[in-house]
Amino acid sequence: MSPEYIDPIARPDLFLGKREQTKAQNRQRILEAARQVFAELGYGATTVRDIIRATPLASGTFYNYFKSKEEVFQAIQDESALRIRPRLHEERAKAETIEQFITGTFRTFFEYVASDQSNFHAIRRNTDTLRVRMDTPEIIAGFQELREDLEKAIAKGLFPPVDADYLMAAIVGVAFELAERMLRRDIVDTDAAAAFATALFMGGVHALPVLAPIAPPGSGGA
Amino acid sequence: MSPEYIDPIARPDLFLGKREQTKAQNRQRILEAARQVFAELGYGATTVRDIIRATPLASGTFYNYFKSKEEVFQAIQDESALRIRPRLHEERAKAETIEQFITGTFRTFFEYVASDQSNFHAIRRNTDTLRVRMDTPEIIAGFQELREDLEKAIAKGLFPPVDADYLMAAIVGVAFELAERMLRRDIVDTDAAAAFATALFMGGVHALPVLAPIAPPGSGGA
DNA sequence: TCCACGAATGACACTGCGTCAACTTTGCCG
DNA sequence: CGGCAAAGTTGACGCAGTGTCATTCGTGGA
Repeated sequence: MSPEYIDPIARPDLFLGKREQTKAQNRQRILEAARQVFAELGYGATTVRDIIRATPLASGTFYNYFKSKEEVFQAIQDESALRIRPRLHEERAKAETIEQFITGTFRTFFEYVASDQSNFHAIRRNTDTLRVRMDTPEIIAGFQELREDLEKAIAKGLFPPVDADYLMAAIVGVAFELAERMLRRDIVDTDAAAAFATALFMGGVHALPVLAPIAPPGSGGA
Repeated sequence: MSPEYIDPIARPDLFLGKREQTKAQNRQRILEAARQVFAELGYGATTVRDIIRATPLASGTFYNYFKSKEEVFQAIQDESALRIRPRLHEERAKAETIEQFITGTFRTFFEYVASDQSNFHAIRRNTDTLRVRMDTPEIIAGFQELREDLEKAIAKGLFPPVDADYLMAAIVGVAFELAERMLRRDIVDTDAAAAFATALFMGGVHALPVLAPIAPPGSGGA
């Protein structure tokens, strides 16, 4: 048998020691169990023990990987943020008009949210009426990046010289709140949500998409 | 001594039985203690026992008044919502233009938030990076009322016939997120925040207040 | 083959939870 | 005023979750 080239990225198990493999596997097991339990019980109601029980591991093992349920939650959040942040940044970097900047941001965000319901729902939907949002380092960095992108766009003359901090906050607020409503609707229409948000930022209330005078129930209304 | 008229509202202690008085007092004691403890430790980190300890009462007594810390939190929130909701509604009811509707809403909200920092801070600022928002019945009713006011305004021809649900969500998102940023600034300028939000909704990004080209540090920039 | 070290285990001491039987206070009646 | 029923308060208790750590296990190097 001649030795063939094997991609170490595709088959890490052949190159990592058994120890490393188990460690990576355990971490994933915990995160996966946590996602399930958070989704089922809500963040507030789940205990570290609930997560452990959803796992074949012993309680002590959990603490080899995470200090608390907060840390698990943060890891889950960071995973999401890490996935979406580059896409958002790229979208905005290549924008040549305000509209492209805004629409690229909202479209990308809403599409991600819709594709990631397991995470996003588990994250924002919580027991009863209690909603939890964790601004992890990665997420804060994402906000910061939006602000910097806005400042760059202002410097380029793309945007008028407005308060970038407040504008960032407004974009974040609309993005999260609209995402919430969007997910609650029967048909999740990311385009409609993105169109709404973009129109608002481009021209205010007067520019928003207009609904049909008497909309039949369930009409998209974009 | 001739019997004099005494206003029962001003001196409820003279008209309520001792039982009723103690009950009202205990409830207030618990809420006050909870406000302090939430502010100090953050919502996530405080325990029912922490609240009880900040009170002269026994643990069993706490449970005569509230089922859990969630319920205490909800009561605190509802108190706030109950105070601000009529003001917001009134402001919008008397609006004769879109601008009055929007600016009245934001101005009232930001002014309330600034005046109520003890509550609002304790509520939104939490341990580490974990932020908690509880949509209590009273708060949800407030959102609903905003949506209805929007629909009424649309019916009156004040607003174009847009998606009232999304517009409500956008207003709520901007209000909460801007409030957060506003409170973090050195000088809390409710007018500037309201002006920013109003301009955004009236004309989008292009209508936002423009900052001085090279702003000296600390300039309000409204 | 052996053994040293890192990782997994689960029993343990501790803290918070919500309950409830015993006690205290209030308001009412004769 | 004394006595009593109902309402409210108390804190000890059983139970569940927390994080730790001495012990055990298994991998990987010699």
